[in-house]
Amino acid sequence: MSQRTKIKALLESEQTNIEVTVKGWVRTFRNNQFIALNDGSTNSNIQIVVDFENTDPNLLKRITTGAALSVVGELVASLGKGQKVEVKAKQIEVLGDSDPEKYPLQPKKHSLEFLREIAHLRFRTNTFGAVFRVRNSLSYAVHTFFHERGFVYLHTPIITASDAEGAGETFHVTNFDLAYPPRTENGDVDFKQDFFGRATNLTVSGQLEGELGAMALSDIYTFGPTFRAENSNTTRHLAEFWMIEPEMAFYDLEDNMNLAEEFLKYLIGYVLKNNAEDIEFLSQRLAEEEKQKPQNERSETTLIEKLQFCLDNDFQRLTYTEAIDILKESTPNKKKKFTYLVEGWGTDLQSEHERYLVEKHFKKPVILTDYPKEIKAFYMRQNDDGKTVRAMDILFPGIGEIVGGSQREERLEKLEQRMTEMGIPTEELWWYLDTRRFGSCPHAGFGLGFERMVQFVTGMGNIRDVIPFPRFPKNAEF
RNA sequence: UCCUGAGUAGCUCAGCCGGUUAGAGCAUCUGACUGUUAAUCAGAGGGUCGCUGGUUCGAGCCCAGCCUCAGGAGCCA
Repeated sequence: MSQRTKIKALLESEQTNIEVTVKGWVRTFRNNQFIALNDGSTNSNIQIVVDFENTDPNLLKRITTGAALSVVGELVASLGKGQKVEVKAKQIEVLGDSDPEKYPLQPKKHSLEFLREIAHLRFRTNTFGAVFRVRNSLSYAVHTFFHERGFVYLHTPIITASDAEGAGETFHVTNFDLAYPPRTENGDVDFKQDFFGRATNLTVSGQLEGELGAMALSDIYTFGPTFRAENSNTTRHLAEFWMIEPEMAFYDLEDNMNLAEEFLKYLIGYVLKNNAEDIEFLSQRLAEEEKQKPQNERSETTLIEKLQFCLDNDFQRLTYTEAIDILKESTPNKKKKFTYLVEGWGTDLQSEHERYLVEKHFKKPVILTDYPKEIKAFYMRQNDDGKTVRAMDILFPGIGEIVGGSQREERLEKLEQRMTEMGIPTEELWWYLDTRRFGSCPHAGFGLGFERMVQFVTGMGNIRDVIPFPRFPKNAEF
């Protein structure tokens, strides 16, 4: 197979009047003369100019939208205005035909809903090409951020036996014949005979295992798939999603917040610098989408401006209690515009409240800390007031909660007492409690929903459009 | 899971008060044109009106159930 130059390199080439080989897929073929060819290396296409008068008409007919081509030709300065360089074709080979009557992607705008139905082909559109190049870049940035800081990438298990984390409904893992599972004398399914000798499920979080790593390696992070069997039908939830969970020994909540804020800014800055063309495209796409909305719902700031704003400003930090006070005194609360009115201390914040704080009151990312212990997980460190825990949630405009974290309860007695109160079996988590029995120390960590971060950076409204093959209720196609 | 809205050509949609042969734009195909940038111009083909049942002389339209999709809510990341 002869070497070919990727389109990104050709478009950036300083040299012209050189022979090149280019391969890719046809986006459009205009005037029997101009092929817009794309190979995914960049959002831009290269224009191939065909000398149609001296080309076999049967070959011309096979140059259709979606067809894969190999072109040998001369890279020249373009005569047209839309591009700097183009390739004057000397030899065109159709590597793979694409029947235009059947190929679902037409040279026109498609709705995101329609493209979701053909997720196997949507990579071939400008929008999804950009989204998945940015997603790739972000995941690379996750690793560089932590590696630059001496964190150890720890692979936590996908299959676990602990159902005790309380992070949501789990998917069961079994190799039983589901029609005839072995049963015990009293008719229950006998998991002792199952593959692992016990009931198992897909992980809902790598945190507990991550803590085990941190209690020896100091700073670790996980980055892998996570599964929730919740019947969630929203633009912010998936049944299978990727989560990043750093866990740091000798960190308190303050250190934890500092790291999280630095991390989010690093990711945004990385993409602005390294994916400028794709972000620019996505920014324009979003601006056009905004134009379709009624004027009062439109956002005046562009995607790039929003990202830059996040980089340039400190996140607003305040306690849950302070947030409740602000919400109580807020205009929508007094005028009873909220669906859920804020009256007392102790209830969880609704989406509308989070959105008010982030988008209306502070107009920037917000970190909320010290939530009531009743609405948070068992492992969070209890404050001296006996009412709150050292939790922190980072709220982003348009996304809501993007990070959830806490300083962990390192005191064995306090932890066991809380687990008992919340009905979490201490025997089952004996291995977790061992870290508190042997050399316990203050530590903290957080979880970042990777897709929510990709959503924020790309400006895509639906989380199903930022993961290549989304898994959600009633859908596991592809 | 709940609330609201939607499902009509490949795509995006229109379809009046229930009435004859269900329309448009784009896409596709054919022809013309040939330095185009969502090319342009002319013509053609293309429909199980989501599914099942009901009301009616007659249903794309009314009723019931179901399925799917979108937006919002809950759960959360």
